[in-house]
Amino acid sequence: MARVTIQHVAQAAGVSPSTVSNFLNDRQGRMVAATRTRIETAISELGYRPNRAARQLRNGKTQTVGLVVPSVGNPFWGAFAHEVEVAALALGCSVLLCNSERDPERERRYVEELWEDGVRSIILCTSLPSLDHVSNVIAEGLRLVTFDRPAQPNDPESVVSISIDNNVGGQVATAHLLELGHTSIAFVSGSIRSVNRSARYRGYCDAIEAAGLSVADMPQWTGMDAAHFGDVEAAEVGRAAARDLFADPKNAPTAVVAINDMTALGFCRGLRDLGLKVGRDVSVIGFDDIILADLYDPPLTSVRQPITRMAQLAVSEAVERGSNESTDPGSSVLLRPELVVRESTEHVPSTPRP
Amino acid sequence: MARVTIQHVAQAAGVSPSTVSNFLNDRQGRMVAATRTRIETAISELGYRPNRAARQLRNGKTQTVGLVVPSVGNPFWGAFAHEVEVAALALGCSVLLCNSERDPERERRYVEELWEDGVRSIILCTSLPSLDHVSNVIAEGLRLVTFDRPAQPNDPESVVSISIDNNVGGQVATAHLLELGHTSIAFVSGSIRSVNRSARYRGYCDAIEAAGLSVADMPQWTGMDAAHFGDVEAAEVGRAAARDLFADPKNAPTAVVAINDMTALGFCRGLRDLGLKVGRDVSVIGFDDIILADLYDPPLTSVRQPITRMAQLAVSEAVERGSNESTDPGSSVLLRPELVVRESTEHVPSTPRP
DNA sequence: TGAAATCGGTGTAACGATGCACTGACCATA
DNA sequence: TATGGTCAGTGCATCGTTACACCGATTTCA
Repeated sequence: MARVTIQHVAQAAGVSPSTVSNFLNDRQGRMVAATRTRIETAISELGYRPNRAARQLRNGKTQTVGLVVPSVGNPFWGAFAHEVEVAALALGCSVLLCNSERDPERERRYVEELWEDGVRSIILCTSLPSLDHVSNVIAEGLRLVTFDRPAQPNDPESVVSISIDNNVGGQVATAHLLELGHTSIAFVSGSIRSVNRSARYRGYCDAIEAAGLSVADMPQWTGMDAAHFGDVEAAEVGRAAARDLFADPKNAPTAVVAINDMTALGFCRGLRDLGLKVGRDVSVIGFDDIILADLYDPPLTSVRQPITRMAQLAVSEAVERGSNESTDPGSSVLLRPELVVRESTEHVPSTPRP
Repeated sequence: MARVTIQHVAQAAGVSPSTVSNFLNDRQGRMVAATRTRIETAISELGYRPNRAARQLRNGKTQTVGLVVPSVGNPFWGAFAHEVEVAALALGCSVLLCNSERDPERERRYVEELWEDGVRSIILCTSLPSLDHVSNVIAEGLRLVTFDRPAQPNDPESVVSISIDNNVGGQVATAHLLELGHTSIAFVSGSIRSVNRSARYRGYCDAIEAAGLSVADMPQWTGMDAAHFGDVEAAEVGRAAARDLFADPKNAPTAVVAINDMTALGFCRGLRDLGLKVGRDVSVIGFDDIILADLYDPPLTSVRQPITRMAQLAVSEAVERGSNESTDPGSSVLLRPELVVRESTEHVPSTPRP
């Protein structure tokens, strides 16, 4: 079955290939209505679809959006990737998915490979404070949208960032626990050496201080000084945190803010290992509001990220940059996170634990 | 920054582009060692990378593997997609991910588009008993590997299938519950009009009958006659099942086999809505052993699919078909599922529920 | 009226890699 | 010394699309 090419269409419509090409790339004004319709019918009758490879070879670009996430194995990123595909499809683009495993070197390599393969728009879900590792590609003209990482002072001008306001999120989460009467609140996370995570942590600190308490007095877990982020094994991080925090009774909090839901669920699992009950004994709040938060027992209180909206924004910024409605380059879109209260957070237990 | 092309390499190595091309596609014997090394050093010094688009335009194929899953938003498929990417990377291929939403029409469209874009290997995670909707593309030479769908009598010859033995899985799950003394075991699923799901159901039936019981006597949930599979809202399916089954005390089982873990978790959530306790009041067993099964409270007993191994197999079948070690075309690889016993399944309660 | 501008459309040379058909040089055999 | 065969490497047309330069016909306007 031979391919239908632009020549066949041209022949069927009685025009030259150039004219069909003009039509396809709607170069303005250059065509009388009758010709246009002849081409249209020819295309649909022959079932013509332009050949991507040829197009790309000719103009050096693709209609593809690159999406680099830490790992689709993580339910949050899986859900986000899904939303991105839906949004891209609506704009007629396809998505090329890459898992960086949060490795800067892999991030760099993927971004470079995508660029060399003609991808001109990338949504990068990175944790790194600096974009130096991809700045050369940005300088060459890549449209980069970072997700889950607000703009930083040193970022190249053209970068747009889509994120929730993590500081506010951290504050909201912590304030919720404070309102429930908790005064011993731990923060649990893998490495917080990323823009979004440190913002969440600062929000936590801000809320603690605003309540007249001192962060130094809170139970501390040292895991967040570690180097690795633990996206794949986020749950393990949480589980370890529970073990460590409760090993020393002095260190035991009555409530915990976890860096994300997977870590929160792992923490809950850890509590269970210790015979403690989530909610009644220890309040736990997560981030993201992944689908499992609501399924968990008890259902997990979480700070929701509006991923559908964020995916739409990210895709449209990546694809349609330069059109009227677009955001100014270099700007940061900070969406407001939403606290979803469920049953993993309760009033501070009136009687101290044995 | 102009691209480095094969011409530059040729010039640097003092040979013709053809020779470099010969080298790249290692056409045998045609080259003296000195030439080979000159080309090698030229390539590495210039940092040459062949242009995909040009290659694809020229020979009509890509090095890309297509992966069509119901939805990466579902943690099981997210985890599988991740494993596929890892396996493909090891073989030097990239992965193009598509979400079919279990819509046969979308499946067909994606497969066709991938084919037209030069993708010659596709891993299709489909639920459909028939492959008619993609048979024309298979006839043209597509290497299709189906996942989670054993081979069917009418399948085109060239198709290879990778799957667990779902019948055995269904039997193992059910037998486990029977051993725990349960005699009132319900099967909970969205539509079972798919090869794998109906096999699981048959396994369930086989085990029931083998124990001298009758499937007809078991509590029945009608949701599985529905048309939709509910991958996205698998949990909702489970939750609804719990509500329905326990609405009528006569219909209430003491144990449940769920079609997958997400449905199982939804079912557990539904039990919780009703004030029932998983394990103590009702035993629940799922399928897949997603990461969340172990995190849940109580940790979920599940029939594990070895997705890492399966992903490797699927990728190597898709990419390397025709090499020595490859499976015979038309064959089905049925891996043995593994029962992972946790705490959501317990002995049948000695005292009847109030 | 004639020069210029506009309109609708076409010819052609790329983009980068590939593989067939070919060439010259060298060797072996008769 | 013919004849033929092998070896190492090359020339060239080609994949499908695009954009620029161009062209002839018609319109505009001084």
